[in-house]
Amino acid sequence: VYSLIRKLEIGNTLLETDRARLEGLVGATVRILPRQNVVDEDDIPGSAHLVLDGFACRYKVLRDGRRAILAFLLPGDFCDLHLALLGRMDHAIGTISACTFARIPFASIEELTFNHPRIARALWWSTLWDEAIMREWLASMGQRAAGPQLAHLICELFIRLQITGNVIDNSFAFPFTQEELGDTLGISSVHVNRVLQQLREKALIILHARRLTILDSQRLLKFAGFKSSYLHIPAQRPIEA
Amino acid sequence: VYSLIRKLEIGNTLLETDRARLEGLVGATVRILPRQNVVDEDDIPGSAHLVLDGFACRYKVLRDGRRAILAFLLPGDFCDLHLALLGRMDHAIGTISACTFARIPFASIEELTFNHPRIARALWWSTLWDEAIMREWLASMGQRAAGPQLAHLICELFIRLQITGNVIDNSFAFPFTQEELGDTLGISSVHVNRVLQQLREKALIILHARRLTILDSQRLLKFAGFKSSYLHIPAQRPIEA
DNA sequence: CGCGAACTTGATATTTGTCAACTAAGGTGG
DNA sequence: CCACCTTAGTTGACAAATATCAAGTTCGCG
Repeated sequence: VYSLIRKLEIGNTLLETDRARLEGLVGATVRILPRQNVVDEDDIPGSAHLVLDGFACRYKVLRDGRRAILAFLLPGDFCDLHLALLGRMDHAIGTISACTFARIPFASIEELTFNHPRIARALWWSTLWDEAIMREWLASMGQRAAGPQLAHLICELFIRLQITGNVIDNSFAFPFTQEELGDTLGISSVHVNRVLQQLREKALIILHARRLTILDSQRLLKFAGFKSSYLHIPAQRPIEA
Repeated sequence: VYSLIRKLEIGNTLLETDRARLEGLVGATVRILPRQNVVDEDDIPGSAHLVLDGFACRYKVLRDGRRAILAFLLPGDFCDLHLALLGRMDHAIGTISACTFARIPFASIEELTFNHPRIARALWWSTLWDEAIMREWLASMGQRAAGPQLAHLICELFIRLQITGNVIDNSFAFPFTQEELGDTLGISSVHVNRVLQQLREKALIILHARRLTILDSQRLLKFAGFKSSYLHIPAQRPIEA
């Protein structure tokens, strides 16, 4: 939950008691293998899932079998907080790598929401944060060529993982297959491969053994056309060099 | 505001008093010409905007000048409710056609939110509804070819406008230029033109004088691969034929 | 009636997809 | 620890979708 707290504190002021209450939320935890379904489309689960460890994703499967990955869920991200109001999943949740989730009954969330407005606000904020990221993905997918689009995704993961302390020496876990990246960017896995070669040739990144290292963050950010403002991180934070 | 109320009642139960309170929200109203900016990126406005009449959009402009339209804002939609928490716009709002907006001070919204949980819940629900639509756009943009993608957009507008009573005889206002559609779908305006021809040739739609008529909704839905479940409309409603 | 914006059309260039073959990597049972 | 086997990654040739450019044409409006 430290990841969650660090994320929430980007846009919210939490007191010690709030933090304690958030930590208290985590009761049952589930371990799920890579490339497994966690929640299916049309499900009506009784509890929300919070990623504690590992990478998961939101996705939809279209009629013709094509899959669209809509978001990556990193440590500290909620998978299905919106269910508290929408009632039914309109997409599925699956793991990328092996993941640990906290299962948090909606009842506990509602209790928090009613009695602790500061926490309620922070949780609502986090869904709006997810929404801001999705807006950027939508713009990226529509307007950027495949190369910059992939670079942009890498920059975003870098910053998000940095927030939760999952980056060491400009390098972080990158457990995605090229097919998963393709389903994310809306391009074929073959093209993902070629675009990755490009980034390597330009000496922007190293990707090896499911770990990605950023070699030249300045040039990568520039190539991606990345402006971090959509992440709503206050200026004083020492992120993005 | 009737549009807003009809939309909220898709997923929320409102009492007569709630409806009255929502109607009471609308004080100052603004009229804005077509293709005008309403709110700029990085703005920190003091009041939210609710579309009363006309079509507006969210958009981002990338470094190279390309524009991505992220959402269409129809009567009953809020433009910037999320600002109450995120604080700063990460995208701009502009009009498509001439629009009338209600300006609603964040103070009033916070008051409602604190003292009237049913309304708070309904407003939160509406931001989650917007999010569900955005997820579908993201999937559509990534996985559908241009033709089905445009058809899908038309289906969605049809249903959304039907909810607020803006559809007459399978036809509705369609004030978009082909360039705006291109910025929405992530394709060039020339290609939008060709794809529109296709839909006309297949006798699926008529588009004339900024008004769109659906000729064969069954075939259009099928061509688009449209499944309305993402809109979270309860089954008993007589929408989608 | 004329002017500018939006739409239409054709020719051509680019990007990306598909198919197919091949190579490399990781995990498992012997 | 190795051989095998499956999955992921790589490469090239070719096809399809879409972009770009340029030249009309139509439409709406003053």
